Amino acid sequence: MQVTMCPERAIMEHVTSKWGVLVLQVLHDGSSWRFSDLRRELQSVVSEKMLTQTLRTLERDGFVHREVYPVIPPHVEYSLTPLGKGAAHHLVALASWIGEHSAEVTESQERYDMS
Amino acid sequence: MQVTMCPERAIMEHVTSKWGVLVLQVLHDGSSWRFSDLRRELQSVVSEKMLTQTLRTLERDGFVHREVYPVIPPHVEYSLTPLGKGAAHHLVALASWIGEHSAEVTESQERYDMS
DNA sequence: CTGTATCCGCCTTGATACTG
DNA sequence: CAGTATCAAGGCGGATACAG
Repeated sequence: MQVTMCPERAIMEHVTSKWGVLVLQVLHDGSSWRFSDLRRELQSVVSEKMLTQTLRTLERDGFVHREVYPVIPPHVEYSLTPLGKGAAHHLVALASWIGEHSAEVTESQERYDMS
Repeated sequence: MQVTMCPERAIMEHVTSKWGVLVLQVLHDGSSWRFSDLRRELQSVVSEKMLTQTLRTLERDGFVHREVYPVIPPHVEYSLTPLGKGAAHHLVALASWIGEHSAEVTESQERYDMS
């Protein structure tokens, strides 16, 4: 495996970043989200700064489309590009697999903590 | 989406952690790896401490099996459990997708940095 | 509303030394 | 060989203020 900091690993770190994972999952429903709606959906566990930073990185990678409506007050919508849908698809598959197996993991953790 | 710190999100963060991603990918070949061989494979980009920490977390979650041979000098082998293979499978799928699309991402980045 | 800029605390990470 | 312990440093992330 190529493990030095190659482009692939950098991209992987963007996609699997703490907030990137959540953003991609939310956007995966296919619709557009306003900045503040995204924040609300993430129940404010993410700060504005980190949400912005995450969205910028994903936009730069071509995963997220940022549509700005030049009105006052500002109106910006985020959605997945076709490329982003591909990445999000795998992430959602992983998340769903975890959902199906979280009980096994929790049991394993309890067994581990016991001994 | 459930976004408060639920078990699922914690598990996701273990799996998608910086070193967890790499370790699961390496172990995905199905064989057992000794501690120092893992370090070598990761070309020493990971410190002993973080590798240990990562392996402990994955072992606790039931993804990694740790086999200790009580000999001197110590001999320990790490491998994936059936559960771990399931998780690693999705991770490898994502990594492979990224490999196939990294050129598109790089182009997007260059376009973004241009403007 | 959608950000950017700044400051700052703290946690993760890494380096080093040491142990069984 | 396979770790653990300790400590230092940097960056991540949060809070706040403010701009367009």
